[in-house]
Amino acid sequence: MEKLTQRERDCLVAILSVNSEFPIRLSEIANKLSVRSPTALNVIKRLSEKNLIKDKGGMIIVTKEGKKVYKEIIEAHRCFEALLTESGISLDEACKQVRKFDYLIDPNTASKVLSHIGNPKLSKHGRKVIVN
Amino acid sequence: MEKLTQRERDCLVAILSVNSEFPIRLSEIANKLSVRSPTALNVIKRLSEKNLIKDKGGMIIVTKEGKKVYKEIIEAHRCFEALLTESGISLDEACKQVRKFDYLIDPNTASKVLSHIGNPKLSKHGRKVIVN
DNA sequence: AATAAAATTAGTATAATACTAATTGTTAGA
DNA sequence: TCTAACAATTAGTATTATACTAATTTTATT
Repeated sequence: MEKLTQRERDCLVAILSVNSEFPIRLSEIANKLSVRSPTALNVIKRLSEKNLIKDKGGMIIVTKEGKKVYKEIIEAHRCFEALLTESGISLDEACKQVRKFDYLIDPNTASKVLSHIGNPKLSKHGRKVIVN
Repeated sequence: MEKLTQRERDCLVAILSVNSEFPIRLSEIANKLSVRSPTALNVIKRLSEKNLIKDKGGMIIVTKEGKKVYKEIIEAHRCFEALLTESGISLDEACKQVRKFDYLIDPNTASKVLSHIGNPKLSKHGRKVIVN
C-alpha cells in the first residue's frame, strides 16, 4: 500500500467517522478539512487512485482496502492516545498530537505496543476513545 | 518554530550525528540521505531559511535553535524507541519506525511520556539508544 | 600549475497542497 | 414544471517540497 499523506489520512478518517448512515458529502469533507471543495475533491481523487474509496454513482464508497487502512489508523491512534493520556496529557491534546502520526505507524508495531500497554479500550477519562 | 519535513529532519540529524569533530560535508549528507548533492544542498538551504543551520565560511554550523530542535527530536526518538523495544520490537526496526514520526512529536508530550515509561537511557539490548 | 574532487548554479519535473472563478448538476419549493 | 439555491466539478494558477541532470565554479591535492 502506498503511503498516505496527512491530508489523505484526515480525509479517509472524516469519511468513515460519520455517524449518519448517509454517505458524507463533499462539502462536509471540505468543511471538516477546512478547505474549499475543489481542494477536497482533489484529495478524494487521490484516495480513489490509491483504491481506498470509489465513486459509485456519485457516492463515495470506501473500499475493503480503505476500511482496512482506516482500522489500522484507528488502532494506532487508540494505542498512542492511551499512552499519552496515561502520561498525563489531556484527551483532547492527546488526540490532537496523535493525529499527526497515527497514519505513519506500522500496523504490526501498533499491535505490539497495544498489547504491551494492556489493550486499552477506553481512555482513562472514561470516555470512549474517539479519533476525530 | 516552523514544522520540519521528514527530509529536513533527516538532514539535521545527519549533520549532528557525525562522530568526527570535522563539520560534515555536503557530499556526506547527500550520501546519508541517498540523494544527489544538489538535492542535499536544497535541503540545507531550507534548514538555513528556518535558522537551524548557518553557512559560516563555507562550513555548516548548527545554530542554537537547531541544536534545540535536534535535542527535542532525539528525546522523542529515545522515548518511542524505548517503548517499541519494550513491546518486543527489535532495536533496528524500532529505530526505523520511530524515525518516521519523532520529529512530529511535541517536546512537551515526549517529555511526559518519557517520565511515564521511566526515563530509559539505554535500550533493553544494552546498546546505547542511537538515533541514526 | 594541473588534475581531481566537491560544491554550486541553472534548468527541468513531479506530487501534494490550495485557491478563485466559472460552469454544470441536483434538488426542493413556489 | 420551472427556477432559485445549493453542491459538485472543471479550468486555471500558485506554492512548497522533492529530485534529477548537466554545466560550471571552487577548492584541494599532488
